[in-house]
Amino acid sequence: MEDVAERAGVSRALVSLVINGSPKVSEQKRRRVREAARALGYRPNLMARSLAQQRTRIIGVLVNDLRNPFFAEVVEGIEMAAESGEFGIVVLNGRRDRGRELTAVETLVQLQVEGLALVGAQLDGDDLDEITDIVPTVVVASDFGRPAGHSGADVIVTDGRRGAELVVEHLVSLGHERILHIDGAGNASAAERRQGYRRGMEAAGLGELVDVRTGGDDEAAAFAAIDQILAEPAPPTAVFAFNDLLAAGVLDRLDDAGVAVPGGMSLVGFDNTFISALHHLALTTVNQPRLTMGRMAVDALLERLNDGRDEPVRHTLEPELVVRGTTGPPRP
Amino acid sequence: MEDVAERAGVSRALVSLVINGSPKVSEQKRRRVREAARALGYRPNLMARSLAQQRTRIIGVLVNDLRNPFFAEVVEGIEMAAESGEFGIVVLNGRRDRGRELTAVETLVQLQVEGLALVGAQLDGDDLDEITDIVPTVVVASDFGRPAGHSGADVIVTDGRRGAELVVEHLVSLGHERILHIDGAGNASAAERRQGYRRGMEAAGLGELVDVRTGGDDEAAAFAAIDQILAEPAPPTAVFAFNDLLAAGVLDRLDDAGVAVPGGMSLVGFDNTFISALHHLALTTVNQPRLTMGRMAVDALLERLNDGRDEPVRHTLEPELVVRGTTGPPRP
DNA sequence: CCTTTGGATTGGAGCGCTTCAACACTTTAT
DNA sequence: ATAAAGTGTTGAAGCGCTCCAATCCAAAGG
Repeated sequence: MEDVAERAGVSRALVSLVINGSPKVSEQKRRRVREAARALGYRPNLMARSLAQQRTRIIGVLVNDLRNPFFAEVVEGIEMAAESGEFGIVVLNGRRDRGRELTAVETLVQLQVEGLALVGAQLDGDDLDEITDIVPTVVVASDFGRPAGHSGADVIVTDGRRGAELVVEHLVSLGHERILHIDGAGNASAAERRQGYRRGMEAAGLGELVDVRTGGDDEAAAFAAIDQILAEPAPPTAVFAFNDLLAAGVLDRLDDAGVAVPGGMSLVGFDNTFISALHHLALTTVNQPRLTMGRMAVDALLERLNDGRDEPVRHTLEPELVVRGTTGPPRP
Repeated sequence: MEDVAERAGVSRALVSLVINGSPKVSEQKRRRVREAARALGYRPNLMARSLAQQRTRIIGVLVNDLRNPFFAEVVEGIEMAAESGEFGIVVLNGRRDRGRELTAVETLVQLQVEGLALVGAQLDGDDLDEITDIVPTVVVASDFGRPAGHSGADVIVTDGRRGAELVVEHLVSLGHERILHIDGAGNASAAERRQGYRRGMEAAGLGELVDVRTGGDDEAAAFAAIDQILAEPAPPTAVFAFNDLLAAGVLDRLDDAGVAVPGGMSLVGFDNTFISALHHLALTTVNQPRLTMGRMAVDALLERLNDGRDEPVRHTLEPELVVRGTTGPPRP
């Protein structure tokens, strides 16, 4: 910067003004500074700038698992919204490990991010309380079960309970009774969907038949559960999997076992990722508006950052059942 | 930091030493500083630290499209390798837009990243030359067609030409002759695979039948091409798609049109993403070792950063044909 | 002609940290 | 006893930038 100033025959302060597009710089000097900067290949140092400015204009994003297309799309939504709010984002990947999530958040805080978006994070409520004291935080696509307003974080979720109920209702309306749920294990949204499943079953008078198996959040996690189920004397007629990835795993396994879908077994996923839309899967699933969720997350942060809101908000989006080809009447 | 120093009754310099784990600090003071830091909830400011230290220990990653599982996994490989090399990464998403890629690179450079990994980037050779002057750069999973050593960037690729040849050889061995290629349009690896396809066809004496259609890099990009193909008088007996996503789109469309796969048409993808492995697709494809590619990319950067290498290297990995269920003998 | 006004420009302090030379205090060697 | 050689600790400069108050200058007003 020093060099640019010298070459343009002005002070460092003026170079700074030009770079930041200040209106009160004469056209002539502006040109000379611009030219000198280009000639020298000058690039402002963002670290120094942030330090001096006492702000970074960065939103930190912690994402549970980048390989899951669902999360990847939420992140895209966040990125797009951040961009139009003049913020950059830094994405860190928790890779499904709570410990890694914790250090990632620490890194982001030290990076001085102005806001934090936790996408599908597995952190617990106490972790969260600590974080919200430090930086405005929004939790997306997962929930920490705190009563609204307890933790200081904003929450953007699709109603997983309702989504699961929709699934059960759909299956019941087709005539199913033995509906089994392979859950998301410790996953952040797993509890909600389990609960929705239970309620749905009970509402249909099927409380006795509630059956939840431990799954996970990717294809492989389904294998053990489904193998076991098929070995049992009275297998269910329908399986509701925690998410699309898991459902795809189930589908594979059913295929291996020669079970037709939906003829021999109905199957439902969750998230409505592009995978479920592939015709060869044609997975019945529940849609979550991912881009919207990302946008709302950023909006929530910006309200705090720009408008000074300091009451936590909670936006619950409506899930939507997407009926495709993996559900049908139960086998006789 | 000031406060911590005061509370612990030491100088700021000593606090710095403690935080950075310097060995020459007495056990007693170390404890007092640690305690004061905890009591005050002190967190070092990464920006200030980087500024003072003149290094960031950050590798910048520019990725073509986060939604493509192939890229997401390469990024995971990079992340894991960076972690064990004591580097952090910052991921920016180009979202398939060259302009956005350019500004993203600019941002990363201004962030003072110590190395840059371009994953599937669409930048051209001139862009690249400019970048490599500034920061050690490795290009992953795409190629700029420069003779090795011309541009200063390291390159980690799977041999797309060879991969495409493998595909053609496989199809030819099954008896196919009218093999069509739906390409990746302007995508970074598209040219290579096109070329491999051509060579493969020529090597098999099928040069006359070379037929390349414009595609893209996701499901939707396939629709126009496949619709047109099916409307023609003599459709091919096999389609080789630029990548798995595109192939999935083709599959959908064939399904719509009532064309059986592989009975009525054989289909091959590229990348061996988890999508192709789903039994219901069972897509024949070409594997690229994504995690390895990510690791090698980081290794290349670390060699420059730590060992001072300054000659560009180029690692070409061997592709591997993965035969699944979408290829078979041509229809009569 | 001198003062006022307002826009353009600049010097310098400060952002939170690291680092290095210098200092203070022990311990060991002479 | 004194010098030499550690150990631990610190003051202050400096990283590259921003931003405020102060200064400069030209045009306008009296």
